[in-house]
Amino acid sequence: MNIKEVAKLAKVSTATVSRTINGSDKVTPETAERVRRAIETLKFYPNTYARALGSGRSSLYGLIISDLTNPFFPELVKSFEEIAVQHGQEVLIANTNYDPHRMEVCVSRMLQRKVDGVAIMTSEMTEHLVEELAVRRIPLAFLDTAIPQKGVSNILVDYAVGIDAAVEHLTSLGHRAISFIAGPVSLTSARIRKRAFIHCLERNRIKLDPHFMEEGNHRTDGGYEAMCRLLDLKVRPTAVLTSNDMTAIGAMVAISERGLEIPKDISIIGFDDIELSSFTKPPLTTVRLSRQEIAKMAFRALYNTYQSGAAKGAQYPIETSLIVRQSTGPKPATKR
Amino acid sequence: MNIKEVAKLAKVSTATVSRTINGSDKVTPETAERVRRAIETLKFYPNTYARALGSGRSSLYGLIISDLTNPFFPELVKSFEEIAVQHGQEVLIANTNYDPHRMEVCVSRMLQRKVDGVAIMTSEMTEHLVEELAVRRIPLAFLDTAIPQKGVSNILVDYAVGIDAAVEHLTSLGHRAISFIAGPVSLTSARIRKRAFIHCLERNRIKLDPHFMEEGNHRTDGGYEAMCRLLDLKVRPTAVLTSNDMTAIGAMVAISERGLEIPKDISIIGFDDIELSSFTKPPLTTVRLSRQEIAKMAFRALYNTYQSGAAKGAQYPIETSLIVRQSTGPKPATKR
DNA sequence: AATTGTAAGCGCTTACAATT
DNA sequence: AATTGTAAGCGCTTACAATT
Repeated sequence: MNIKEVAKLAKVSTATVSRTINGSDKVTPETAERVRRAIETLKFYPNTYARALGSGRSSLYGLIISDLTNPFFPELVKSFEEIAVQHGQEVLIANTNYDPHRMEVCVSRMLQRKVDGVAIMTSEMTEHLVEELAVRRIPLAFLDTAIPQKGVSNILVDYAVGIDAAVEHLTSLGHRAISFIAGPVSLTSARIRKRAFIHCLERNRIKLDPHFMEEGNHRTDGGYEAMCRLLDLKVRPTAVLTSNDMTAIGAMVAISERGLEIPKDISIIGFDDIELSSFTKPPLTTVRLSRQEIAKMAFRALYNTYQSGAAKGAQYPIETSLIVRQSTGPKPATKR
Repeated sequence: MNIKEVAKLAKVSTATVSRTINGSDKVTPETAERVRRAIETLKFYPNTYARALGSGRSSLYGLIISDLTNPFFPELVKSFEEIAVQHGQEVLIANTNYDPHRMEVCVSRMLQRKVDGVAIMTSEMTEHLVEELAVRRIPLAFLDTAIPQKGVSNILVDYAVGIDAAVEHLTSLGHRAISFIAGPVSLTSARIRKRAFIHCLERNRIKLDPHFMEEGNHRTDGGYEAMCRLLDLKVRPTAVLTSNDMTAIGAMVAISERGLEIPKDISIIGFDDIELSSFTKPPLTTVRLSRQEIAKMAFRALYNTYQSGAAKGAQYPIETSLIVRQSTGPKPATKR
């Protein structure tokens, strides 16, 4: 089944069939209708590979992430794919597994499939691999880690807004002894979040007790253990911010186990707003970083750049915002 | 950059370059080496579309799932992709979002990309769409829902083994009052799990109190609410099996909130063994359904069928097994 | 017999030509 | 001027022919 048979049935040339499929305006409605009927009758699906070869565009975008089993990514991938399909594009997904070596394989896969753009939502990227893509004028979109330039866009997350709101929320509730459980220092995004928190305290002129800075691993067990250490302090924090929701969920378990109540005895705020966060007990107050928004921006960045012939990339800002649920409350009256 | 330039640099014909790339044995090692050096020098990446068009095989497999944000799927997708890439294939992922209508779009995407096979890991499949694929002799692999036939394989999960082990584990601990929190009846896989539980009790001659059959939604909130209803019963179960781990996690929250201890007061067992399960407090005893295993089998089914020229499909069995952690213990001594 | 080359073919797109 | 058709071209693969 190919375009020739459609052409024969519709009594037109293959060019006209092609034009109809691609929505060209130089086909009379009647001809187009005849072609469409032929396509319908024959259940014809145009061969993407021939199209790609003929036109030079693959209608495929690459999406490089760290690890699909990290709850941050599925929603991002799903949204990206949804938008892409709406625009008649497909998505090639690649996991780096946090391993810069695997990045090499990812890029090679992208190159072989001649992607029309790559969204790099991870930080395991080396200079020379970026070069390999840039040389071929493939539009690129990074998350937080790039400076916009020809063909290269950057999604810039404004962590400060959300973290500011979180800290302000806590101070307005009377909290001063605020702790932060960071993510693994090896993760760029975790380092950025931590830095944003420290800056925020400085701006708000709140003294940061070094004992209150803990480190987790962005998983529940890391959050649990870090929280245990905080609870063992002679002077405990009355509120805890965490680098992601999984950490907060682990911390909540530690708090309950000690027989303490959230938020009566201690307040806790997560980061990301994963789906699970509204289903914890109590529902988690958290800083939302919309994965849909990231996906939308990344796609738009690539799509725009591609359409305009690899013009110069841009900065795409994304806000973070505080979602107040029930894990935060007034600072406990009694000094503990 | 194309195969011609490589051929020129290596001083061979394009056919020889092609043969080298595809690992044909009719190229002398010296020639092959020369070609490889030329490829290296020119940083040549063969055009997948031209390859697909020339050879008639796309090296692409379709993977249809319900929803990437359902924690059951990411691990499956990741494993499937990993295996595929190891075999030099790519993966086209499509979400149905539990909507049979979107299945239509998924299938059309698969058809346009001329996939070499489709793994359908969801039950939103209609007869006529299967037909559309079957007519084109595209190998198919289903999860639980198909009868093997020409070109169609089925991954058959043996739920009974794991659920039997779970029930046996509980009875050996003295439990008789065993409850089950099912998934949504609309989900085929949830219905199968529930049925397996009922059969298992029958086989073990344990009376099933109809009040002990609850229904959740495969999310934590559903598990939480179902568990609340169970705790409100005059005669409570001493042990609870759930249709998936998220349900169990929700149920655990409900139990803790009532001031009850797991497993001292009540035992709980999940299903799936998602990553989170080892990080709950206490770690969750659960029935493992290996997503890696499913991915491996599905890929193998498609790969085998394709290689053997769409021969008849087969049944691929997958075991479930009980992972004992710390959420199960002896039946409480006192009658409550 | 083993290795290499020639050239047609895969199924589209699209510049240009032809037709109305 | 608007619509349609012709045919070359995209970059591979592979049957068959040619060469060693």
